[in-house]
Amino acid sequence: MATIKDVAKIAGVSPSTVSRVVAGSSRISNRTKERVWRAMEEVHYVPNAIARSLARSHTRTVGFTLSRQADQAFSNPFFSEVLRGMSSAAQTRDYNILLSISMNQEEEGEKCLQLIRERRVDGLIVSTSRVKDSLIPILEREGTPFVIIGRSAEVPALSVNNDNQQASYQATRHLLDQGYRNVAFISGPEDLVVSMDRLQGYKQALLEQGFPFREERVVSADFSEEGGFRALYSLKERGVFFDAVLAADDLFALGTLRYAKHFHLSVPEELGVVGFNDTPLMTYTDPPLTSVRILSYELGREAMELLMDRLGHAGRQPMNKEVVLPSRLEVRQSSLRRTGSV
Amino acid sequence: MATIKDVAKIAGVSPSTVSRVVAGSSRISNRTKERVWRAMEEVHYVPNAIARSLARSHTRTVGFTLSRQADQAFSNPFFSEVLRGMSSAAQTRDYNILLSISMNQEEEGEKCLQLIRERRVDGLIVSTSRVKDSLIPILEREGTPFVIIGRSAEVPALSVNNDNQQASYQATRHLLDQGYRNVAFISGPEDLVVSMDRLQGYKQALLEQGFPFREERVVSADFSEEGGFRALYSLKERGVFFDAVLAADDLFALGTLRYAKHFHLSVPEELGVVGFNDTPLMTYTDPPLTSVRILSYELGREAMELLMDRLGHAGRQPMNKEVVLPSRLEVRQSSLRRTGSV
DNA sequence: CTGTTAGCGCATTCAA
DNA sequence: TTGAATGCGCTAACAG
Repeated sequence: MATIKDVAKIAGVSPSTVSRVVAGSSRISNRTKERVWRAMEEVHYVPNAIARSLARSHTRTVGFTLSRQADQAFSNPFFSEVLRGMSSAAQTRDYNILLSISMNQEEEGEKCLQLIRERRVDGLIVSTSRVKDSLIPILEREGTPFVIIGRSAEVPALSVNNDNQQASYQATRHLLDQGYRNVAFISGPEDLVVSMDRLQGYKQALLEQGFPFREERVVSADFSEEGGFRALYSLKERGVFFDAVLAADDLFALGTLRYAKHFHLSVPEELGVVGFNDTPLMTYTDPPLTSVRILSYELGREAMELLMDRLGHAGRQPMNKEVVLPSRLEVRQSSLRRTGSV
Repeated sequence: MATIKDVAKIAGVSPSTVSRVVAGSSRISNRTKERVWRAMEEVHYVPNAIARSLARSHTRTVGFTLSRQADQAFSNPFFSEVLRGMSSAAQTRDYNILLSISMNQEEEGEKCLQLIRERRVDGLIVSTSRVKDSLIPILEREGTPFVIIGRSAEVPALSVNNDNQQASYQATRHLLDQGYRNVAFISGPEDLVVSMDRLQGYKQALLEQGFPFREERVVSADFSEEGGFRALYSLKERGVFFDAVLAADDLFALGTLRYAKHFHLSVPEELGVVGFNDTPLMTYTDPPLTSVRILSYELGREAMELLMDRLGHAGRQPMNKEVVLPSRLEVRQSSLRRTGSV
């Protein structure tokens, strides 16, 4: 591998001059610029990113950590899309992504700190947004530039989130508009901020439309089809009636569909179903599933942009921007009740 | 951030001594070891990975590149699982993963070269296995340590693959055993090695069982549900009869199911269906889909192991191991014809 | 067992 | 506009 010295020798200049033309310094005569370019070509010179990182004391790489357990993670392509978005944004500004997938929150936290302390990355994108997240305060204290995908329930911080409450509100209203009067809500794990927010929207819609909010119609489960099925089953056992289900994840919706089939309930006539995430494959359920479409790709892209912006302003105060991305209800058959009026 | 010098000063030793105890050198007196440990604690010393990389001239990070267009990519969790496997293996040996997702093959190639030439990574894991892949020879020529997920059709190289041909063979035999006599094959894009292999297995099974291989029963399509549907539709239009479909991807199988419904063909009675990948959500199709289960997680893990092994033996000859992982046919209802015997 | 010295490849300050 | 010198933080060869 050719180094800056080799180029310097060939071009007949000093290494620092080469460094300058590589950096695009303006105070270099065109003649030597030319000579250096030529020499660089000749030896196929490519700057060593590691050496550069050491000298400049930043790496131009961003860490993205993820713990799997807690998330619906890879049953739906959410994080894949987030990654795509991140990668795409990174490309445009010549940043790199260091990825780490852990088994649990704890490992993830350790990995974050390691990446930062070893100075492997300039900043982090994290996706842990539990209600009492232990990681966020630590990162804050260490002065680490980071952005959250989701949002922090406690400390203000840079974050990119989808409007869970609003989305949930819309979805619930949609069910109400379709004439369903007893909407059950299958929530994800309760300590997730996202669960809180979605519950909130559900509640708001009910109240605002003059319907009572009943605790007993809310069940929380771990993200899985089975979890969804069981949630409803437990409702039934407890004698709680419902004619529609708002599922905080498409997997729950899938479980709901199975539940309906199991008990010979016709969807959407006897049971309306709305899911969350609009997982691509879900278009092919029977009947096609109404679901809240999340802009996962954009979530990743925005998060990366935000972080890169933040990294650009090394000296200044850390900003506390919270960007919220809209989601949209994709209405399909599972929630379209053919009411009398039609 | 504390450096090795700070530690040295506090411990009253030279920087190189500190470096040695960090590296776990044996030829250090326990007494100074103790002193150094203590000093490290005191200032919360963490070695700077960048400086270390520069000095040792390797980074302990592996690049993983991916171009999306060509792959079924994120409609199924294949690559997510691969990533998990890679990450898990990397953790155990303290390696890191640099991720890059490109829009197309060309960009991916450039990114690979960039990562290597900038010396950001020690090696690469690539997932492009087209029949005439332009990237592989280049990496080979540059002397880059790399492993392929899939396999190289031309040059021998380190690779981890699933036994596509065998899997396809089994799947076809299964359909034959169930009494289907006219098995159509929906293949992925023809320039993919994986397509070749799966076609081969299909062919082999037919021939071996004494059935003719008919070109006209093979259609190739881009990975999508629609592609699958259209493929069969075109078969029908051309007057090609089939009573079973081997789909080289679950998305095709999904399209097949829609096709069956559209033309009122009962599955599995009038049309047997087998897919590839065993996408989790596919368990919930109606009827549940028989599919070839791919060990994606293990694929990623093995690839990473292989590469790390390769990187360990810097001096020696590059190995040319090709590990093949077994897959298993998950038989469900979509291919279980209730034949007379039952 | 430990310290000294000399890099790793590049950026940057200070002179010229 | 350019070069020389110094440092980024750590490793490793060579002495002792």
